[in-house]
Amino acid sequence: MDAFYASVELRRRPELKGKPVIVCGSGPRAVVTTASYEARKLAGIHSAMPAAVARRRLPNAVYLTPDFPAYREASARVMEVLQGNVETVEVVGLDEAYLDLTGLFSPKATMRRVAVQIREATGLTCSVGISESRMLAKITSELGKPTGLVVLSREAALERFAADSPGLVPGIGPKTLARLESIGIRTLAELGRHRREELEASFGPRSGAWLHARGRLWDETPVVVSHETKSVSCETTYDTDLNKRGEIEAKLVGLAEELCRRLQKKELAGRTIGLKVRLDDWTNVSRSHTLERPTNDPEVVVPAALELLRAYDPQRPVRLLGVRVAGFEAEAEAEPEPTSGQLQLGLTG
DNA sequence: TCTGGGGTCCTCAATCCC
DNA sequence: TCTGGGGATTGAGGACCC
Repeated sequence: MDAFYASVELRRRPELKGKPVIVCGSGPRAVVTTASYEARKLAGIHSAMPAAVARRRLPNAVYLTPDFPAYREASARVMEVLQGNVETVEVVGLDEAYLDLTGLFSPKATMRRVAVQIREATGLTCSVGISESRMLAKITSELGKPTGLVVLSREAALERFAADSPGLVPGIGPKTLARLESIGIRTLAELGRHRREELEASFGPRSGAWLHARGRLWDETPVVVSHETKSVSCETTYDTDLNKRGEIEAKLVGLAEELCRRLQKKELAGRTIGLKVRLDDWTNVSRSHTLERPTNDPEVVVPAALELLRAYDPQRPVRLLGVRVAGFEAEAEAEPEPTSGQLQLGLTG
């Protein structure tokens, strides 16, 4: 979906049309969640940018705090349209989905129709990329943003992106780019030409093989309809750092209780309790402990989290606290069903 | 007035057990 | 009895994505 949160806001506030709209939290440490295309063009505002920076660059933009219930509602209507048209739909977050179009007579015509239906049902626009794999569909969908529909073969993509940064591949971020550069790889074509053994030596067998495949834009990741939840967490960055032990512990208790409420609502119980602490100097520390039996009971999770905190005993002001539960019991039903096929589509935002 | 929150997956090391 | 390989599990840390 195109600038999804901002577009949902514009839909109910038509008077803001044409103005730069920025959705972000209100606190001193908030970051930008979504910027409308006007805001992106005017001042290079992008998501994950500190809201303070955005406000400095674009003081006259319209700043809105996120309304997640509204976004979830809009998202559900979008996904309904997709599921009404295509059997295999993999939902990724609120504003992105992959559709397996294998076997359709005309994928392009189908997706034109889907885009029209989404606009009719929600008033929102999307961008569509059609290609031979999940990864290529995503890359392709970026080409048409906003509102575009682009079809691109792997062969055409190899040619088109040969001189581009390997960073265009989803999963290759700044850290990996720097490591690639350190061994002389600056373009996708260079990555594609690199010997697999050498990549495996530098990045380990799994990541090396993965990079080797991506360098040739090769991807066999299936489109899966459902994802099994692996962990649930609850974390908060505080407007001002926490210094006092008692205060830190009280916050942690609150987080653990909130986490248990969410787990109970989802009917999940896990064996591994995790603590996350971010200090004022941005060091991240995590500690975890695995229990004998799965739990979502605050009478168990709260003391476990407190024990992890006391054992770690932070020696600097605390910026963020988080609690996590993982290691859920495998559920007999509702296992994700991998699907096969090479013709796939990304609908992304 | 620098850097959110909710996730997934990977690596590496230690440990246990066969 | 000594030794080592290898799988499974746990725990810490980090990269990346929406």
